[in-house]
Amino acid sequence: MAATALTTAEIFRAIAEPRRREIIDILVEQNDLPVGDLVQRLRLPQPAVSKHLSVLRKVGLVVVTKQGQQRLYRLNPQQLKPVHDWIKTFEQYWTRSLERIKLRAERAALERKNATPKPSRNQSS
Amino acid sequence: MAATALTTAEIFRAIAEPRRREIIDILVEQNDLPVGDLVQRLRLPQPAVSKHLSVLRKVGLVVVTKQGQQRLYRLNPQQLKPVHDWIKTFEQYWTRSLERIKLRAERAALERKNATPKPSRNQSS
DNA sequence: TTGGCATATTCCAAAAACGGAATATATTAA
DNA sequence: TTAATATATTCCGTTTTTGGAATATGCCAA
Repeated sequence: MAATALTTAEIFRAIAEPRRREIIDILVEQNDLPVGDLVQRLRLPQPAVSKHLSVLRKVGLVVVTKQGQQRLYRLNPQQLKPVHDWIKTFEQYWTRSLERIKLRAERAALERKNATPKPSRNQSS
Repeated sequence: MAATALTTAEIFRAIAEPRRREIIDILVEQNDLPVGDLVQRLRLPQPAVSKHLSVLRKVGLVVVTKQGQQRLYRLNPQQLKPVHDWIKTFEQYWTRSLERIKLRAERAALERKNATPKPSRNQSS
């Protein structure tokens, strides 16, 4: 569905920010942290942290619970699954040996060449 | 080193663009494609495709070889490894059963609570 | 050399992202 | 109620990104 695809794109954009990945890295090892702790550890002005948290919240990467006057942020890693699914496709390219990859690529190239002569088609018509 | 970290950030930004991920998806299943083929399959204006390819080229995600008047683009998946390494940390959260995760989280929370009473410290000084 | 095809680059305007400063909101304490 | 603390939001100026149109470059064929 389109909604899911859109969310996925937003997730990718959300984690494209180095600071936001830092926040995620902190939250994965220590959940339910108040904003103040993140401010301390990131050495960023509080509004900056809150803004990054806002982005992460909107795409569901973190969830908040109120505790007194502070807000505890918890990572919601499920939202990273689409990214993992996408990147997993390429795993083979560095887990397998270089020789295998080369062979595989060459074999594939050969098959392609034999199947279709590839007449350098561009926008025909 | 700083150079590597910078590149990693650039990789994340490069794949944040949906069209560029599409390009990568196409190239992973069929390597050494001329730009014209990508234009066809993406249904995008040629300059747009060339610009996206330029971004991917700059971060090393694709490499070009000249063949006559056309440029063949090939995916260089190695550059995706940092992304994979990062996302892999979270794999456990959806591969393991929900019960285990819950238990793990609760156990961790308990340990934390017992270890440090967490005196709601903010910027003290 | 000229013309045509494939691709890249530049220029431009619009949109989005970002940091910093100020301010608003919510909650607790006095 | 007032003050203080924790956090969120808004405003603003700057930079980055993006798409579209036009143009440039590179290469081949005639």
